[in-house]
Amino acid sequence: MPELPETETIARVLDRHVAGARVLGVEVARPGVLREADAAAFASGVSGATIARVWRRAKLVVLELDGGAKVIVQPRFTGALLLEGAGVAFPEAERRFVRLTLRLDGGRALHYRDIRALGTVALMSAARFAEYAAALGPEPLAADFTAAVLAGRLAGSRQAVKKVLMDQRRLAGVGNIYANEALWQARVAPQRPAASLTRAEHRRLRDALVDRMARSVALGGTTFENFLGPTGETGRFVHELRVYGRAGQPCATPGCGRPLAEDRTVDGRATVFCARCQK
DNA sequence: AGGGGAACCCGTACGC
DNA sequence: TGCGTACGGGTTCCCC
Repeated sequence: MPELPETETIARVLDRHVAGARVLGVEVARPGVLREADAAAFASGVSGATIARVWRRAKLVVLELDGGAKVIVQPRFTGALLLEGAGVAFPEAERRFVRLTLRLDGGRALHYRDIRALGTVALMSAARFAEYAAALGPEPLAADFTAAVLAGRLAGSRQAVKKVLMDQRRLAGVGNIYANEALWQARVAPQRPAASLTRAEHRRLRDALVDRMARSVALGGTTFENFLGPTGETGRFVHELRVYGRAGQPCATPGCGRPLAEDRTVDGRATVFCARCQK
């Protein structure tokens, strides 16, 4: 489930491998994954272009083409960008889930693999992407993401703080895994109204978000089920998960050990927390 | 504007 | 063993 750290991992690895590569052709096996362009418009807009660089915004992989147009990949749950050729072996079991392929120079290919095919690939002009990105919230790993910025994003909402953290218009890149992990580390109950947090809690939550996501980026993200980096790497942050996927196991706070609770009262999503440590 | 719900998709788990 | 069904999960869009 690529959230900010997994998407950042994808973008970094891809940038290292395909910045400067020329797209020789495009194969669209599943037109349904495309957004903002049909298969013909996508192929004609991308074929012949050079990939200038690859970067991340929110949970989006941005393949920036020379000329300014951008291929925007939103992997959702089971999407991945997998390289093949020039010494990179493609995992053959994934072949049947390839939905779109960019043929690159040097005999290489960049495949969009998506098992459930709920992820999307869009072709946007520079202006269209600027408009789209402007609606997204601030980047939590940016140097100017302070406790005061977080407080501003949470202000005025009676919604559960966890739901607001995951709202991409409020804050970019946070999904279910890192919302659960950061709230536990900050000792804030996920069900609390967003506007009810104190200044001390804003500081703790800001620090926890930055700490957990930066640590995960350093470890190549979290592989829970289907996440793979572009050359098949799995994310090692999975070993640092303290609440996500651990309902019923003891809370890791020293001296606590209370079984972690799970409910779906926040936006119908699996929420795991310690009813003793998180207030 | 804010909030609620449906649609998108298919592997996996589970019941019979 | 095989078939049918429920489920999950982020984002978008539609409606109230």
